[in-house]
Amino acid sequence: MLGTKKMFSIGDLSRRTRVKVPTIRFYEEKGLLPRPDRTAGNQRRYDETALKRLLFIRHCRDLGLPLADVVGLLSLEGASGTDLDRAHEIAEKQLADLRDRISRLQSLETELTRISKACDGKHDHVCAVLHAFGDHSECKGSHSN
Amino acid sequence: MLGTKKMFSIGDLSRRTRVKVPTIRFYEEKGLLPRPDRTAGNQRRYDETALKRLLFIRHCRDLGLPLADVVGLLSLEGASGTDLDRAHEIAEKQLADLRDRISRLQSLETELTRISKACDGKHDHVCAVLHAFGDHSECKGSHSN
DNA sequence: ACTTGAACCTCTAGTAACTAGAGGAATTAC
DNA sequence: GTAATTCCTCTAGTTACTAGAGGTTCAAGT
Ligand SMILES: [Zn+2]
Ligand SMILES: [Zn+2]
Ligand SMILES: [Zn+2]
Ligand SMILES: [Zn+2]
Repeated sequence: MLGTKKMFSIGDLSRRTRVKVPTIRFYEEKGLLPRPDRTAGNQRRYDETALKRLLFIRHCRDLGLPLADVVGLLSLEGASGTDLDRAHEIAEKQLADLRDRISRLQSLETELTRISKACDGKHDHVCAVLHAFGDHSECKGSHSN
Repeated sequence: MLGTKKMFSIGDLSRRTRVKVPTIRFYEEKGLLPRPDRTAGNQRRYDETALKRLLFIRHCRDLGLPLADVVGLLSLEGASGTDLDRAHEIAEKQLADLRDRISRLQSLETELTRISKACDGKHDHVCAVLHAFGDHSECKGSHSN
């Protein structure tokens, strides 16, 4: 039993991680996953390490991290001391980003709610919703960018 | 003074709408703006109608509408009767979409807040933040997709 | 009229993070 | 042995722009 690790095909890995097959190849190309061993027929075969790494990536993505930050976190594997502060930075940045996006979407929600309710639905001549889409003067906030 | 409308260069239009010059060309290519008249030297010259149309597009984009929906709204210019219901549909859809995104971002915020606070910052050996990024088992919700 | 500098032109390629499809080879199950 | 499934590479498409190269036109000043 020496050297006989469990090996997975790309499809196995996909099922276990719910990451689609082309996405796994994409991650390899982008350097997030190391190039795996191949069979004699050139098909990829992965081990447990790759599985764990892909699960890590998947979870980070689910948390909304951009791939660049996932790369940053992956590079901290085995790090110690102040190098690990980088993980905190990434988390804080993502959190700040998230809060910013939420508050922006909330002001959009305010505006769209108003716009949606602007029209009585009697479309004799014009639609107040359509008009409101083009008219910023009734908006409360600036909601640009 | 017959036929002498005020005309704008693409730069003028850009300044008045705060839409960048390459973006204006892009909108033209995508059919959101009609091809304008040109000078003898092939430069674009716009009129008030184009200005208004671009302001409309800009505001819709600021409200988060995808270009496809902006196209849909633009096509309602001059429409009447039940055709205008389409504007309501677009508004409702965008609102639903927005609310969905907000609630998703909010659950991400919950998880990231927890993850951020997981580590005491003493990085003797490991970082709990780094660990938490890879571990879904501590998460409250599913937060996938 | 001439010159200069800003603004304009087209075209290509790059961004983020995949996804889809073509055309063909390998693997697995029966 | 053969058929179904999975795999391979490569290209291109998605969204909504943005950046740059290389060249032309316009507007203002002299
Ligand atoms: Zn209406
Ligand atoms: Zn507005
Ligand atoms: Zn830490
Ligand atoms: Zn999780």
